Amino acid sequence: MRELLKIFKALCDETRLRIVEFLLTGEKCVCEIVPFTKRSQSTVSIQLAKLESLGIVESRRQGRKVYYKLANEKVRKILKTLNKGINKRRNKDTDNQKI
Amino acid sequence: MRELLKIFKALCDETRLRIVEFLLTGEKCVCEIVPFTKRSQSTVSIQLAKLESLGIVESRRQGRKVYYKLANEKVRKILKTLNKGINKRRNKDTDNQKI
DNA sequence: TTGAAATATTGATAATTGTAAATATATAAA
DNA sequence: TTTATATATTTACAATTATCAATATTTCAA
Repeated sequence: MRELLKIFKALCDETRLRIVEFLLTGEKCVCEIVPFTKRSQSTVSIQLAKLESLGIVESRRQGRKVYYKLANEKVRKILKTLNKGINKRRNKDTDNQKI
Repeated sequence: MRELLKIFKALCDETRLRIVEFLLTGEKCVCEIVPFTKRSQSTVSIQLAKLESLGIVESRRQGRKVYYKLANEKVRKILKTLNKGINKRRNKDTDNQKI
């Protein structure tokens, strides 16, 4: 499968999109990702495996914990590009609102 | 559903991605899109309807033909952004190669 | 008004998907 | 070595999906 399609397949699910957005802020362990996504631990584990197989994230184990981080610059670029669009519309009044 | 997710859901299928990429080059009628995608007419029609319902394309009828065009600037931006990445690696020798 | 062309809709089907509970595995701590 | 913690895998299932053939609809031309 070509990379472009892999990227969109990775991001076309709410759970996976939220995981990737979370990882934009840095490397996280599964035990942080699970509560953030509000999905069961098994679901998150499966979706992380899917993201990894698509080349979007990579993982490392440290003790009992497994840390995941973004491993695809294009994905970072896409989400950054889109956030720029949001920032354009922002100003002092709206700057502290939730997106 | 939030717009970001709509965009990724629109582009996560090979047929729809090819349609959208084709529409980057301008407005096209269904009778042009069908042979380009190498899918049946009914399949293409259904995927176009899906793209339209997701706000990615819009259509207009002219006589018996229906023309579709891209209607989402973020989608254009994303695909353009990714192509820039490809262009970075190009030079005079490779400039006329197919991507 | 009849027929042809372009597109949309319907119906059927096979395949894929996302989910969670239960279980398994791996690692560290007691 | 036993226990607790963190994560992965398995199992089962309901829902969604993409596809095409067949049919319906719309529009134009004869």
